[in-house]
Amino acid sequence: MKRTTRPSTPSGSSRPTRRTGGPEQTRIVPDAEKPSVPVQDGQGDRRHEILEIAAELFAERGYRATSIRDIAERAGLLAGSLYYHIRSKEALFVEIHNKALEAAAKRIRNELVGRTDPWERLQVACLEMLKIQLNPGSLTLPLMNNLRSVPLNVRDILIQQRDDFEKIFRDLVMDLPLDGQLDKNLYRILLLSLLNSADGWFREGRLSLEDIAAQIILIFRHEKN
Amino acid sequence: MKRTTRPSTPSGSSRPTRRTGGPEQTRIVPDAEKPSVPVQDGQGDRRHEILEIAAELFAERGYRATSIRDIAERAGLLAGSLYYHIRSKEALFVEIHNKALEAAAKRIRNELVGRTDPWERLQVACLEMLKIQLNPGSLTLPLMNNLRSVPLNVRDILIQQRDDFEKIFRDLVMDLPLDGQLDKNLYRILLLSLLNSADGWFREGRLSLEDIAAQIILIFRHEKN
DNA sequence: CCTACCGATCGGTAGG
DNA sequence: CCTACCGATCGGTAGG
Repeated sequence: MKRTTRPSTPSGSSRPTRRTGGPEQTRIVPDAEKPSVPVQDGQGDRRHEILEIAAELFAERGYRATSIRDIAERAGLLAGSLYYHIRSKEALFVEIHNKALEAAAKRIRNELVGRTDPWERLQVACLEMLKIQLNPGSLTLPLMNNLRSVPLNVRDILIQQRDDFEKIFRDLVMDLPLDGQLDKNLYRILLLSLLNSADGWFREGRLSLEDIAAQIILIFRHEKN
Repeated sequence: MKRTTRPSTPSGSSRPTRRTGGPEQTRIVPDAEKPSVPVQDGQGDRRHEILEIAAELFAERGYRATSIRDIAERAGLLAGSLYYHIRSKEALFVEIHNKALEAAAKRIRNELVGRTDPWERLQVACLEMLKIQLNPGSLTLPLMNNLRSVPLNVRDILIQQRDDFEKIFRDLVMDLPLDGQLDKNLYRILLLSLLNSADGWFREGRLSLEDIAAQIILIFRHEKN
């Protein structure tokens, strides 16, 4: 997928093909005018592809270290052309972040169905969260940390998006028969912080993700009385 | 301390003073030639001041988001002039990071003297670590996380510096009469990860840092048998 | 420590 | 989606 050479002139005699890998893609929505102000969708295919590419890069390098040109290159087009698909770098990031949270929430809720034991529920949620954090491929990008590299105005939006997501864990912790000495709020925050920063501390080793999730519950499990 | 206006000509008729705040600093080491290749010290005062300013900025914004011009401005000089004191942005960061770790280690070890109960020792270490992480002022900067915004070559150096620091906690955990089910390695990593990301999750509120440290120990305390 | 730069790169735009 | 730019900013250097 990576593209290092650049095409020269668009209508010259020696124009190299842009997407060398697969079959030449037929143009979708060929005569659509640039929807510069409203949200651009319609040719969801290409756009979604770009979102995934951008998500991966943001996850790897953080917001600031990922340039619009990096994203464009991986997508097989030039920097300027990206702006047919996105409004701005910030808007792109916000959208990705939001989609990632939604996808993560869906995955976790999916793991929860049919389980009733509160500690088991917490454990599967933790495990799923770890899997999400440590899988750099999909749109469920593992960078929900690292807000520091994000511009302040964007940061506020992200934090709000996140608060919604954290409700899942709020409920999970609420249902725990937890030792009365423990502050449930802090408890949840600490647990989430651990999970969110997983790609900062995880090392491939003897312990599987299942083992790690079990260990985390072992640590965090303090029964009432 | 913040400086927004810039001096015009150095020997013109209308030269504004640069350091408007305190008394005009007398030049130390006035005729020293630029030590461009070797390490610059000698006028440790000014240099130390610059290190602290840079530390604060790096802690607030991360490596990439902090420009050499930001640092220079806060220090009351121009970007180019900084290079009389530092070799490069990367070298500056590495030095700060190292000094921060050393200072942090010293503070923690200091809290440990005279204490023998292993859980109490762990708790005071946690508390001190929290204080360090949440104090943006001093050279013990709270950015030991956030490696993602740091260039790869620098990252390797930082990780190595950190490994040394973590030995303190390795020993602390070693001495714990810990439940045999728990993996001491993971246990230490999780605890450190929590402490290191404190400025990501801490919110001013009902709980003091002492309370939080106590809660953390409450969570992590699992006695053998 | 300043002046006066450098080449590189950034996010973004006009116009097709 | 490309060409051809823009102004801003970056880390860093020469020479004083």
